[in-house]
Amino acid sequence: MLGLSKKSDYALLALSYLATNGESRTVRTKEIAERFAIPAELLAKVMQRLAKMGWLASSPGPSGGYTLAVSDTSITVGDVVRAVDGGSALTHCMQSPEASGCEQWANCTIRGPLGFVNERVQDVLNHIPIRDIRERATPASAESELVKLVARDHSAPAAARRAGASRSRNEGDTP
Amino acid sequence: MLGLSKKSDYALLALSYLATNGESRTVRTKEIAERFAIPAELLAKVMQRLAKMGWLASSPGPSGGYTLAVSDTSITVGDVVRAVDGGSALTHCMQSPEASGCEQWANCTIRGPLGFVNERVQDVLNHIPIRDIRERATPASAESELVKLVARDHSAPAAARRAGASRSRNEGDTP
DNA sequence: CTAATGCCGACCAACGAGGTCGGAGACCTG
DNA sequence: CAGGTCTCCGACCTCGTTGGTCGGCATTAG
Ligand code: FES
Ligand code: FES
Repeated sequence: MLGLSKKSDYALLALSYLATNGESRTVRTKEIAERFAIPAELLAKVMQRLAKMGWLASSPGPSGGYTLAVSDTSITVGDVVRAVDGGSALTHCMQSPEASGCEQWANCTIRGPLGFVNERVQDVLNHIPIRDIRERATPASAESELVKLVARDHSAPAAARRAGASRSRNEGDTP
Repeated sequence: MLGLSKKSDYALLALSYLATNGESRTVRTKEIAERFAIPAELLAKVMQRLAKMGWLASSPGPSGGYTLAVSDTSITVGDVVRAVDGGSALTHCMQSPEASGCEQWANCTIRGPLGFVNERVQDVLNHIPIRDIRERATPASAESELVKLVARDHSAPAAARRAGASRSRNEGDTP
């Protein structure tokens, strides 16, 4: 349905909460869960994945919890979605270079243009750090960031994911 | 997973095929289905929805089929996704004004910023007409600012392609 | 030690996507 | 004009993924 899953939603929620309210304090999962009225166990699972990704520091035991381990500007919603939701591509074909298994690959005529659209969407997602996902104040900051994104050229950080649609010239591909 | 469904994929495929190869000819569903190796019945359902939306004209009986009923620049991929896939919002909360039923509405702190992100994504999708979803990315029209955005990143191949892509029909497409 | 917290795996339910079926109407053949 | 066949059309069903739950184990403050 072209919508990110609830897990991504919860992850964004928790990360924004940690970035706002967890300066150097350990925040328990239950606290976040009760704060946002979401199932605690599911959020726990999401938190685990975030911790495994290296973005959260965990401390077990009583008075334990999670702490944001990285800067709130180094993670973007694209990263979060990709980590917690497993990929963030418009179609399965352009998820990985050629591990698609898409039967329409040979005949597909929309792969190229759709790849461009996908790249645009990914760019939008990859340029919103979680710092901008906050209370819904900060309209100036977020807006300026996005305006810069839309209006100006973006250079390096988008080179991470290399869209496999680079060469669309070959007629006879080798499966 | 933040991916459009296969139905949307098929719809885009069929629409691009109709816009390219169905100038004023009735094209059968089976033709498109065999052309792209997709299940005919499922594509039939997609076609029905497209027809119901007013974008295709249907004629039953032998030598019947579908014809593109509107200009190929008046439908965007956003419209297609929204019609065939049922909404194209990042979260269910921002699908309709208040028919969300999202329990986190009261406490959600990311609704505002995420709405902005959603708007960006929708903008991307709403500015790509199906005319631009064709054999290759040849934004000959170059009317919308988004097409310019798309063309910027890959400006060299696009410019090279644009030289001889003014009115070229399908070339070398007979498997 | 005990209690509270994170960590991990398996498990289940529900919804939607993907796929399939038989029917109704219109063209073509004779 | 009647039958056959080809096409759309709508309802139906199956299956995979997502969302959600449970119990058990390791770890650490008090
Ligand atoms: S649909 Fe998979 S390659 Fe186009
Ligand atoms: S998650 Fe529904 S309003 Fe934010």
